[in-house]
Amino acid sequence: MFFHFKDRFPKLNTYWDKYLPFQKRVEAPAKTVLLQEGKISQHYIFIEKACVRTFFNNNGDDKTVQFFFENEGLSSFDSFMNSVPSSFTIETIEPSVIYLLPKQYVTQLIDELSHEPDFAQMILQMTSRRQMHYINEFVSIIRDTPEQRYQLLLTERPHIVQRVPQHYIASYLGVSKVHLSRIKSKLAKGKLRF
Amino acid sequence: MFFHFKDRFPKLNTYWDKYLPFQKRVEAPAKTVLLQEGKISQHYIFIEKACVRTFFNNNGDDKTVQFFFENEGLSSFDSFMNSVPSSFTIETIEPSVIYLLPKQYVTQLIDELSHEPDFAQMILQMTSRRQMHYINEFVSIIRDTPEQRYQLLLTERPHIVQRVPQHYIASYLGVSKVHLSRIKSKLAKGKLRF
DNA sequence: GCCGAACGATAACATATGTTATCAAGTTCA
DNA sequence: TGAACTTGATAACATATGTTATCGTTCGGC
Repeated sequence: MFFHFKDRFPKLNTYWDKYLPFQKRVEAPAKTVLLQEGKISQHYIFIEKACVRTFFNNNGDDKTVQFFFENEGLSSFDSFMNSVPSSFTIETIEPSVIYLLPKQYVTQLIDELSHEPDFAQMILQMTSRRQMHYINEFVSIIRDTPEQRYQLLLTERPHIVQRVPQHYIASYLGVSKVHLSRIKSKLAKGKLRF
Repeated sequence: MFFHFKDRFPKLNTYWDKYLPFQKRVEAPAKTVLLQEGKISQHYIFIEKACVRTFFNNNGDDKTVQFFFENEGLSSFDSFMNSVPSSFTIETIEPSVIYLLPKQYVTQLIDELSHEPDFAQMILQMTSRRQMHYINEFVSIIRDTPEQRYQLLLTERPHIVQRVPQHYIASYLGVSKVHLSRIKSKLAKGKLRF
């Protein structure tokens, strides 16, 4: 969350350095639950090595919301900030190396940063990006067909297609795994034409 | 955006009072474009009386993203904050009374507020809410059928169904207006059973 | 090496949704 | 008032997508 802004707001750099040591390194196998839907988020998560997904359960059916990779940080934002039960589960897809920063330190860090005028700018930048991300996802769903969305994944975020099992991608695209298989098959046939 | 937080952070109240006079009152008929897709947002918009929608154009086809009503404020956030072309058009649905606060004052206001430790907290609250809103919309689309989404509108935001023409609601739900008509018809028949 | 689980493709059928066209009622405005 | 526009319903047909089931492959653990 915050550590990505190292060097972009140099005045704040000392804060990052001060809190990095409080992170706890964890090695976890694939399919490890880092935060269970319904529980209150207690850590900020930073990914050193892995692929992670967030999803929620709907009538026994997983709905994948987002994927995260190396050098990305995440939390169940609402749960973390407002101490409410998380709407999502966070789970590793691959064997992983992650760092956990307990909430108390994040809270403390935010309190300290509140006195820095640059902090407000940083938050505005950070949150406007997250917001744009979610708006873009939203827009993509109501504008594009699942086939178009899959092609966008292929061209713009190919690492997802390469590393993530297909049924997770299907649930992310909002279609059944059977239909995603059909889409792939159709695209493959299209490429074969000459 | 900010004025909703009056009294929630009392230390910041004087700032709101100081900038309110810079707002410009505007009366506009229905279907007035307040911000054109592709243009850079120059004002923060506050709605005194009206129903407003944001949408984008996709191959000549409107896709409605969100509705706003009395006492709500909005801007094309990314465009406003980062001075990039807006992805959305903002348009009145009804004859309206709105207030426009020019961007320069908002920027100035933010600069002043940056020195207030409470401001960071306010932004975190504000943005976590917006973020939750978009996440919820996102989740609703991938979890619920259009019929379920329409029923949610009926029960949780009936004012939208009452005041907004049906084809806008259809484009918001992500279905054709014909299909929304079918959904309504189906629900009506369901209610008639005994 | 074996076995079960995870993964992915495909078929067959049912349902949901889009597209186009037509009709009717209400509204606006000259 | 009359014409044009907006709104909404409905029918008929085409297409997209879900569901269920089956099959083959791969992969990790024992």
